[in-house]
This record gives sequence, C-alpha cells and structure tokens, in this order.
Amino acid sequence: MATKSNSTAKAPPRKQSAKKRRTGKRAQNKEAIRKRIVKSALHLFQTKGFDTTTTKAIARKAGIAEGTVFNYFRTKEDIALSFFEEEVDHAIAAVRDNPRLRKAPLEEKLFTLVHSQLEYLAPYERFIGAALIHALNPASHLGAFSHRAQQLRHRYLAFVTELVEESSPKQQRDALSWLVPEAFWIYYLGVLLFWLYDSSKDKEHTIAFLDRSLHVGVAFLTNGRR
Amino acid sequence: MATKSNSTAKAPPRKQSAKKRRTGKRAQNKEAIRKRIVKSALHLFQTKGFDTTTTKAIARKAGIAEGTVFNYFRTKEDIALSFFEEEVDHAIAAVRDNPRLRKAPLEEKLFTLVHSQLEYLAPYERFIGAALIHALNPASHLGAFSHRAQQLRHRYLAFVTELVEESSPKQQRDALSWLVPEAFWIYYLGVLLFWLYDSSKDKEHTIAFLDRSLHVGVAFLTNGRR
DNA sequence: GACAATCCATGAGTGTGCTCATATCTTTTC
DNA sequence: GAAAAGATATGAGCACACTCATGGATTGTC
Repeated sequence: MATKSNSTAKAPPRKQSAKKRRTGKRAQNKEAIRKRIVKSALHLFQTKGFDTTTTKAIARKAGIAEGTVFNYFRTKEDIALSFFEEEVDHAIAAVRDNPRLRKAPLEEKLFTLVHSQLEYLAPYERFIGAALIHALNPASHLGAFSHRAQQLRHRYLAFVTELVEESSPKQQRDALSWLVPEAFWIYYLGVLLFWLYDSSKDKEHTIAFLDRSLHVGVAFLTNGRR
Repeated sequence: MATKSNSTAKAPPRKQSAKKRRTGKRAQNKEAIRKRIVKSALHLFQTKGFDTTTTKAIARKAGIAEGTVFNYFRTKEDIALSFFEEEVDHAIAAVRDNPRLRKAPLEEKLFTLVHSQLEYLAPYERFIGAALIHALNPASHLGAFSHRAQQLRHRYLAFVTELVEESSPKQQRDALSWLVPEAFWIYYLGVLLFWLYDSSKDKEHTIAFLDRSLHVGVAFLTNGRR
C-alpha cells in the first residue's frame, strides 16, 4: 500500500520560501473558521454563560460540524483561553509599545497594563463574571483551564517582574522578592472583582482605586526596603 | 390523588428529643454506605488517579448502584472534598485540643497545624499529587472543586488568622494584615509541594524546612512591624 | 400484626465533551 | 488535465458525570 515516490528521487521541493506565507483557499478558510469559532463561542459565553454553552451550539452558530471545533481547539476551555491569551498579549504590547512609558515610574506602567486589560475585557463583562468569578474565583482558581492557563499566568507575571526589576536595581532585591508576582496576582484578581462590581459611571471607582493602590503598593516596595 | 392525612389531626409527633440520635437500621446503613463510598473512592483515587476513576467504579467497589453515589454526594469532586474537610478538621482540632500549645509561641502552633495535616495526608500521597497538583496547582486553583472548597479554605484561613491575632495584640495590626492569610495559603501550598517531592527519609527535609521557615516568617511579622 | 407514611437504593436514561474512521475537498506532481 | 498525495470537515459514536421515576425496604401508628 501507499507507494511512496514511484519515480526516481524526491526532488527537494522549494516549499514556500518564507516561513508561513500560505494564502491558498485552504489557509484562508482555516483562518476564517478559527475566527468564527472564537467569535461564536465568545458571544454564547457572554449571553448564556460558559457552562450552559454546549460545543454543539458553538459549532452550529459557527456553521460547522461539532467535530470541527476540536480540530481547532483541544477543549472547550481552550476556546475561552485563546481569548485571554489575546487579552494579555494586547495589554503587554500596550505597555511595551508606548515610548512615553519608557522611563515612567513603575506605578504608571502597571496602571497602563491593568487599564489596558480592563478596556479589552469591557465588552465581555458578563462572560468574565460567569467564567472567571466562578471558575477563577475570589482568590484562587483557574478552574479546569489547566496548563496552558498556567503558561499564560506565567507569561503575564514574568512581564510584571520584568517591569519591577527594570525600575529597581537588582541589588536591592531580598529574600521576599519572590512574593511580588504572587502578591500582584492576588491584587490583579482583586481589581477584576472590584471592576466587575463597580457600578460607577465608566468604572470611575475602579480607575481611582487602581491609581491609588498602585501608588501605595509601589511606595511600600521601595520605601519598605531601602 | 395523594390523600393527605385521612384522619382527624396531625398529631405533633415528638420526633427525636435530641438533635440527631438516630440508631435505626436505616441510619446505620446510611452511615456505613457513606463510609464505604469515601473509602472506595479514596482507594481508587490513590491507585488510579482522580480523573481516571469513574463514578461507576467507585459504586462497584462500594457494592452499590451508581446512582446511589449521588444520593450521598452531589458531585465526584465532593467525595474528594469530604476527605479534605476531615483533614482540616483533624488538624485544627489537633492544635485546639493540645493544652501545651495554649501559651506557646505562634510558630509552634502553626508548626503543629501543618505537621498534623501532613501526617494525615501521608498515606494518600499519590492522590494528593494527582488531584491537588494538577487540580489545585502550584499557586492557585481549587479546580472544579468550587464553593464548598472555598468554605473549607475560608475555615482554614480563619483559624490561622485566629492564631495570629491570639499571639499579637490587635492594635498592632496595620493595613497589610489582610495579606497574612493569603500569604499563608501560598506558603501552605508551597509546603505541600515541597513535601510531595521530598524524598528524604520520613520527610525530614520538609520538617526542617517547616520549622525554619515558620521561625523566619513569624519573626518577620513581629519584627517588621513594631 | 396490619396498614400507612417515609425513606432511599436502583439502573436505565440523558446530555455532555470529545474521538475517530471516513468522505470530501485542496494542493502537488507528472 | 489527470491522478496521487495530503489536509480537514464530518457526524455517528463513546465514555463519562449526573438525573429521575420506580419499587422495595424501614419506620411509625393503631
């Protein structure tokens, strides 16, 4: 079976010179389907909640067969995760690509980071509430979202650590510096909760809280030690 | 249908004078079945892992029908949780009921607390590794174990807070005291991880680590502020 | 002891997330 | 262009956690 290369030699086929310049019908379709899945899923998560949204419904809304969903995402949670991955990447880029922040104080960078995240999440408040509060929860959890979720969390906290170290000479670090990312993680979840329950116009209270708490926190970091 | 009380009056039946003194055949059986379920589940979790243990297998091993499991526990996770509930209760009692600890220093109380937990968990190391490391995970999560799990975590941390306050006048608390339980939670998870990977005889390394880190931690708490 | 009321074990059934062999479509090769 | 090779959409099917109407057993009442 499977006559492999019936002719003389496997001519090394100059595939695609560049890395991933695929623009065939297939590649286009693939990209389109992937986007449709994420979009459909997000909409359903937002309107019906995460648990009550079935993969069948996601497929139906995206106009594909149920099995196809799993050609693109290993699990249902992965679909949600891909949204958070985009969100985190977006926020990190917002800080990195802002030249004005280059030599700004730490609290300003962190403010921009978290603020970008909230802005990005804003249209999906219900989804965040449904999926995160009950699957990520007050002070722990990422629910069933295991592994890839941790990589994401790690990527996020690594960036935060980077910002902190950039702002304070490495010599000043002491035995407690490992706590900073953990503390920031808890802090971030707290901000999210605050934001979700914030009914002030344009979430002003959250912004104010963010601003103030970051000043206090950074002050503690730099005053407390040296 | 359903002729409700065909006679004259519902004689207020003097139920059981005390709260729950049921010793009939039914109650005995119920207790026995509940214990069989937990025991069977625990054994399977330990030998096969949490995810790969089916509720059908648990029921079969306990000698009951599959549906019966769900007359006793709402979910599969709840079975595992009931084990951790017992574990936490046991450890709290071990500290509370030890008169020698009454006026011992804080680090000694915390040492006893955590040590009791480890002792209790020891026979189920594989299960802890399987269920906790991957469902409760390095620094967050309680996996799908939601709600009841949080109550448990809360109960545990409330006790820790109690111990801390007992050892230091309330006036000395400041704006950061809310962090103590959170930090202790992370610390506790860290200890668990350490313990799981500790291959020294009788987990000596863990004990040593516990002892030392608690001294340092408590010293930081009391020196750091005032 | 007999009847009624209550409890609760039962296991077939349900809907779920996910798998997999197959058919269909696209791309490559000649 | 035709045919082989490769990719991928498909949906019936699977195993699972969990539900529920049923009947049989236990308890309470006279």
